[in-house]
Amino acid sequence: MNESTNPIRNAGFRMTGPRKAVFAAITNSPLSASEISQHLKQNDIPHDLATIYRNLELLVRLLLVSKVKFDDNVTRYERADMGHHHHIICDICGKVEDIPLNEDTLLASAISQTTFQIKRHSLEFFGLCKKCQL
Amino acid sequence: MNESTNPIRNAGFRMTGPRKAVFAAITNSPLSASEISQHLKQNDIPHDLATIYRNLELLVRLLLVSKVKFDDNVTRYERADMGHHHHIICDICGKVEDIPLNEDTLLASAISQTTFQIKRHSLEFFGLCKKCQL
DNA sequence: TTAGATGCAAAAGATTTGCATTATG
DNA sequence: CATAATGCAAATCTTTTGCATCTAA
Repeated sequence: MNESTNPIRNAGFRMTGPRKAVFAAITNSPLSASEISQHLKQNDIPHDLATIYRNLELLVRLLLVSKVKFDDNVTRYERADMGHHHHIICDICGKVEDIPLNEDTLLASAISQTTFQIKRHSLEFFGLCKKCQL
Repeated sequence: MNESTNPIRNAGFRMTGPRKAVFAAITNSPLSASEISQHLKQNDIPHDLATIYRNLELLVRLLLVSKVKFDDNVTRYERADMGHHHHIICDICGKVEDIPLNEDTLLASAISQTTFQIKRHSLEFFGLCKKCQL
């Protein structure tokens, strides 16, 4: 990733070590700030939770990272370049998978049912993954 | 609500003042524990947040109340007897409306796309209500 | 050089828990 | 009367913020 294509630098922000580490830790599976912290710790990368939060917020603003909310009251973060999609989360082991859906019909229906101007939506499924189905 | 039809007593739990107050405060629009606390305070009903949380948890277990999660990291609660439905929340004023949707097609699609056994899902819309659209 | 970024500590907000006390059934 | 439920305080967990210090550009 050279300078001219680096979206963080392009947006006028500095490319620092912690920032790079946070961005690099983001995957296409949703991770909480604390999970990112643990990941950095395991790789002996010194870091600070507050800095992680501040950088996640920046990356979200730059549309490089997306926030994801599951059933618990924890914000998770994943790469934004996979586009809008949904997840299914195992109630027992917590395994997360993406689930592809054509939601055009549903969205059209929603739009016709409300006077709101719909900006976004969140749709998550919960259940049991293959392994946890006894 | 006489004794024989009271689902809380029927389930073997005591009908106490605080419990009754929490149940009575639940509406068909999602409220947070803290909003319920404020509501009780406005009606000069002495109460305790911990007791509210404990009773909400009980009511959810008894399927009298449902948990609802929006974008923030706050759990909200609403009457469960309205069945499964979805909400649309205004980004500006926080107004909440229910939105009726036929999700059969979407669910069938989801089931066919995953090896998970789907137990439930959550679908919420966000946008601008009529008043907040400038 | 200098404003943006970080680290650390403290604060804030939501939720949970321990425990002595109260009150329902 | 027995124990479920409450009230209060303290603890936990996630996230945010203030501020002095550091560093990328």
